[in-house]
Amino acid sequence: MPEVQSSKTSMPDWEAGVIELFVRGANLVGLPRSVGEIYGCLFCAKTPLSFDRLEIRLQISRGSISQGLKVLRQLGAVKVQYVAGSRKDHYIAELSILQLVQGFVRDQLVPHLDSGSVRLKEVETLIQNEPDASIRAHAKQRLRTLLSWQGRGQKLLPLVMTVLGGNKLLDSDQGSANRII
Amino acid sequence: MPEVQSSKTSMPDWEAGVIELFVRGANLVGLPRSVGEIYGCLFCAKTPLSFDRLEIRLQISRGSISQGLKVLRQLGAVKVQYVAGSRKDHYIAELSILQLVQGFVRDQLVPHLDSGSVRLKEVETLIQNEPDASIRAHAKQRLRTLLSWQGRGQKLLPLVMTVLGGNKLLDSDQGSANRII
DNA sequence: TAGTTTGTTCAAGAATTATTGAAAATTCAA
DNA sequence: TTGAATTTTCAATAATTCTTGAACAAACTA
Repeated sequence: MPEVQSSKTSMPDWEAGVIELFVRGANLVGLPRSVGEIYGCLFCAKTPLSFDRLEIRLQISRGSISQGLKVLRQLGAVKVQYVAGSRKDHYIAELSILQLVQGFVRDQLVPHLDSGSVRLKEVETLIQNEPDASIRAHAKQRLRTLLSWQGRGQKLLPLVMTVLGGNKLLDSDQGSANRII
Repeated sequence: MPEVQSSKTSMPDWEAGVIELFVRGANLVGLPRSVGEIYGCLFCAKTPLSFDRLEIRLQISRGSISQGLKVLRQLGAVKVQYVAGSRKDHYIAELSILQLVQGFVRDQLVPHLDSGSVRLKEVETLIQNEPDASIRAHAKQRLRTLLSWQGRGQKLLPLVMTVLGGNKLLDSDQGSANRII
């Protein structure tokens, strides 16, 4: 007897492999498996896929598809594409890594960093209330460390975007002008 | 009646605030709350803290402390420090952002990327089995996209490390030699 | 408008992950 | 050794997060 896993609408092995990669990737950035599956499926597809094609290919519930697509649209990881002669929405995967990372940074990272930034200012105030002067001095020192971390992060982000982006420049090394920005 | 939350071993507000920041940070990188709490507590401490001091300050179970410290030691985010006249281990927080990120990259990121890399090679093989030549060509195109993403990532990592690291170079802009590496 | 197709929402259940604490292991001192 | 102090392990429980699918809403068509 050969393989197991052969439901009606089975899927090429290479596609299952790619989807698995995206499931892991989703997991790595804190998104649910279903989101990875949907993106992976669209990534592999040769043509735009409709809602119900996704449901059939992936064998997951309508609810998951709907929510997953919502997240992916929001991130800019999928786009709706009009398909002539069909009332249904059809989706395609965004293939630009820059777009994908930008969406993630905008929706997941920046809000966290911003609220962290607010909290850090509050901590700064709270430290004033520390009665023990020696502990207060120590706390201020730690605060400086946190602020320096914040500064590093803020330097880093645009740099990352630049490297992921256009990228005519910076081929490897050699040439004298490995400038950034 | 003033505040609630005043158990015997209460904690300065600024420290609670800093710990909250680290709990969020832990969450962001996929680590449990308890790990963030422990690191945050050590980060704020003026002197090395023993196992049971952590237990008392944070009011979490021995099991969580033990496992949390294990993770943090493994990441290189805390160090054991010998304290004269005590049998207990004492811990201090690693304050170098470079060390912290390196630990994270080494323990969490690289293993994922490596196994992804292996999987990607397998996918490359599986694509050969695709019978339909036109789909096979399409699959190869997608594979190239994935490989290019991988390449970008590999370029990026050392760059990030450099920016987080030593950093005499690259003050802001201005000077003509904003070289990296 | 009535009926059909398409997509969303959300409460309940399933699955996963984190925490607890008692028991076991380890380490040191006498 | 024996016993006390310290830490780890791990099975049970708690908490959180994900998925499902039925009911609902929206949009079209005839």
